Amino acid sequence: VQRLPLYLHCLDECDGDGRVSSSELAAQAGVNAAKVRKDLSYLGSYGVRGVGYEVEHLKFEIKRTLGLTQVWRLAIVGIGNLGTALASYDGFRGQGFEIVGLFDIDEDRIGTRVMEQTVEPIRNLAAAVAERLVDIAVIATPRESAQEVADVLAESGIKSILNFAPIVVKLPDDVEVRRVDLSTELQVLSYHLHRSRLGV
Amino acid sequence: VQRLPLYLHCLDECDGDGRVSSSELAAQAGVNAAKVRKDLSYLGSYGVRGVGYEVEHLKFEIKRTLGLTQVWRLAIVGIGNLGTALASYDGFRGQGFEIVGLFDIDEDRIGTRVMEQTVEPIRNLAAAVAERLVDIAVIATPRESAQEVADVLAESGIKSILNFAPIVVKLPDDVEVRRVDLSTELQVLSYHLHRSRLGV
DNA sequence: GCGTGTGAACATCTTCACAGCA
DNA sequence: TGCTGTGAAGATGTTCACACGC
Repeated sequence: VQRLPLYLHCLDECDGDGRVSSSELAAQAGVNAAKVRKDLSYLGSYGVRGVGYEVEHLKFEIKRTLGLTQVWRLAIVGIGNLGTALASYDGFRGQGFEIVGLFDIDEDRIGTRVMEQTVEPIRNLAAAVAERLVDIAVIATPRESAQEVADVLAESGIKSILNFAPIVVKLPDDVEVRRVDLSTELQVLSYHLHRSRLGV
Repeated sequence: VQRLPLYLHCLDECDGDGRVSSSELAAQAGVNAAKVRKDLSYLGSYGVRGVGYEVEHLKFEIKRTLGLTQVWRLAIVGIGNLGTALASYDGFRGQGFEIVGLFDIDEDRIGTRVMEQTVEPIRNLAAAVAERLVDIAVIATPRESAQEVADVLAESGIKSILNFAPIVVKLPDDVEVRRVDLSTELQVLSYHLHRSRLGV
């Protein structure tokens, strides 16, 4: 499931001739060919033996499985550098995501416009989530504010959160949280680098 | 290995009394207590039966295993919103990472100062990597430039890359790349949200 | 008694190998 | 012949359960 978005990306690149084989896709995605076939067979039997997969059809089926046939409504909380970067990220509209609200606590930032959206005070957050039917919230605040924001979000009924703050937020079990943490990634690189320098 | 950075974070929070049990840590990290013990037992036997782990000692051992007893030198390529966010990220110094270079291709950005560093033209990249002994490079460019930058980096002898651009960069096998992609994360959330709305 | 360390059971993920179909 | 779909084997990761030391 984690790899379907990856395949989707690769399919976007190689839609030249309208067809791909599992081994081509595997090479692009940097994984094993058998893995690709297993993954894709879960969606159903959309490959043709001896030929491969039809790119556009496969893309549609992956999108359907991922729930990307509908547009999900996003709110971003914390419009610092990171929040701005996320708001400016181009791969949203057209990928099935639409930003319907930007929130921050800093008076200086409230009212400024980022990507055709006006930054709103964080006290509007709960109401906006309900009114604008926000599906997914993105937390891009500093560590200190993250739990607080998460609590507000949970109370407003949000069920999906993408958390960029470097803490593990405590939330009810029915709220799905994904955590993206820069320092975790660096530390994993550090681990491997350390080991390879030691000659393992 | 992926979880050690997480434990490290949790230990930073709960260093009140100087001791933790595996179940406390597990609760904080949101994982199973047995998993914590297994993970920690790989580092060696640093727990005391009937008592728990000594926080400071455990932090040190985790850092040692992750290779954080030395300072790694970072270069960030692409100083847009994302690059700036990364450069401003506070958890670097004191966590074992030091930024020694910021690079961009945009003339308007070159020469500006971000966090006490001057942004340099990308043509300096190869030389700087060699001279300043850069250990890890962070790619925060748009999709189009990412592969090009990655090639330059590989040729300069970099062995660790953290890639935020939404493509799978092609590199020699001896270069370790970690990929962080926002749309992947959102699509995984989309998948689960989609399924839960269908009532699974 | 309490909490670690760890073998053994269990579950999941990955890879291999090959039958079957265009 | 070429490539998919898939059972079976193998590797890896997770959880249980309990012996052992404080």
